[in-house]
Amino acid sequence: MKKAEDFSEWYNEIVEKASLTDKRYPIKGMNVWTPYGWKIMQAIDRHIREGFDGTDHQEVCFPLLVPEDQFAKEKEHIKGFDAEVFWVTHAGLNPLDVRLLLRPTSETAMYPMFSLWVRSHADLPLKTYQIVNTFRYETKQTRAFIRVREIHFFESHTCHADFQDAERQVQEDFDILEKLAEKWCIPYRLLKRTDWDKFPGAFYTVGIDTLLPDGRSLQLGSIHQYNENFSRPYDIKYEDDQGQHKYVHQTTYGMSERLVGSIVAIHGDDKGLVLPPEVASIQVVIVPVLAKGAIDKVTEAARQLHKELKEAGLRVHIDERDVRPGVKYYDWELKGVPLRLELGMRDIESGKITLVRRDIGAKSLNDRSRAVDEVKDMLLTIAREMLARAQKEMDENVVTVDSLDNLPSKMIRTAWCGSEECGHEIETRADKNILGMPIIDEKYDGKCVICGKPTKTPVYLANAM
RNA sequence: GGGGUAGUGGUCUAGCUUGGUAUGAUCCGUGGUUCGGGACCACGUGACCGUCGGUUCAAAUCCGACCUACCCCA
Repeated sequence: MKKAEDFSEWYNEIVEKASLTDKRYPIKGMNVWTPYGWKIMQAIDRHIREGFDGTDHQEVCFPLLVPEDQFAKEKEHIKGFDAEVFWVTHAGLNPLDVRLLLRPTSETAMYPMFSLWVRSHADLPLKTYQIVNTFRYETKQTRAFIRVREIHFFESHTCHADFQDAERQVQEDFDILEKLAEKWCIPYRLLKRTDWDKFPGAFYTVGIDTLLPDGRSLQLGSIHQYNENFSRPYDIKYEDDQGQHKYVHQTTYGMSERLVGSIVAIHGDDKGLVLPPEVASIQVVIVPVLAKGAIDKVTEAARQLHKELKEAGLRVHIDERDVRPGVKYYDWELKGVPLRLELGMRDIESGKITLVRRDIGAKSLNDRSRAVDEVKDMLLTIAREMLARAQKEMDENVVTVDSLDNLPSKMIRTAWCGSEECGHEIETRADKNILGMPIIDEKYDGKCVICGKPTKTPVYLANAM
């Protein structure tokens, strides 16, 4: 299990060994969420709910099926998804008059309803989100959490009175993301996609891209400004305070179980997963180290400690399996538990506890009397350092170049004049995808690597996962 | 989109060339000795060999299709 040697194989192995998912379900790209993986996903969902509830979004839940005629309303949108939708064509033995499709994303399910819900400016902004499964018939190689056919999906959909208010929503989305990514210890770049790569039907798309250890980029989600592109075909209109009927301006924000994949990929090491404390379903595991003649004493002390930490609000587990301590150490390291607490006679007699950090492996002796505070402090330190390390690694793997010769397999930052012609030329010559231009201003001065025209904005390229 | 390799107890695997219903390990279960980095002993459970069809007296083994996994190229 060497991450540096063969990232792809390492990833597959670790996902299976840490029991995050069971890939044996007999449909390609549809895996079973097993308890340990599902808890991680749910922790992420919980963070997302907190983030969006806290900014006045309302959680909704729309039906899975969309009638074909509704799906067909926005031309670009269908073109983008046509090739990968699953169809429901029969009800029992009879063919359906109007075929139904499994949502690949929920615009076409939600917007006919939005058209009924939005009537006046007082109904705006309408800010909703849902966490549901969506379906896309992926033809490429599938991969747990990263490329699947049934996607555990978060999507927010908002309606606004005008373009400016929708732009404010996009900014709020960036703010929400920043706080979430901090919990997940995930570094990322916000990159505005090219016109030919934006979400089907969008006015513009901002990709949320992170970088995997093999140098490929992974899109974690995207934020879209729709302008009136959907409100016109779906007839989502409101009456303003002057009595004028206007189309709403919409935004969406999507993220998926890829977040789990990125946490595995970015933080994991040769020993297994390394979970950020906020994501870990078990933050501290207590391993009692028994010895002949002291079994009851150690067990009792460990249980007391367990109770204390639990009451302090920590997610703590005591491992009382009848196996040797070494087995437990390996096991919990594989599972990525951020902190291990060892307790044996040696500790008990000296009034100490032994804490071992999963991220860097450091072992320390701490006072038993300060157990709760020590553990809490250490979890905070772990989270802070995990983010800092990941951030540093990403920064180091973004290289700025002024020619497309001999590009390393990293994220590339270079100059592009912005014309479509030069853009395609760059993608061909670099053998990478243009991810886009940064949303956050970067000091930059360069000349388009194709035509030489000066530019003040860099462009990012990578081989996308 | 094109090409290739593979599928045998939960997991890994032998057997396939030269057809005769399957090897070993691990996991799991029970009992015991152990316990500060993957312990050991004893006994035990578990696969009609991916699916469907064909050839044959007989198929894990030969043939075809499909499904799934993985690799390479666009």
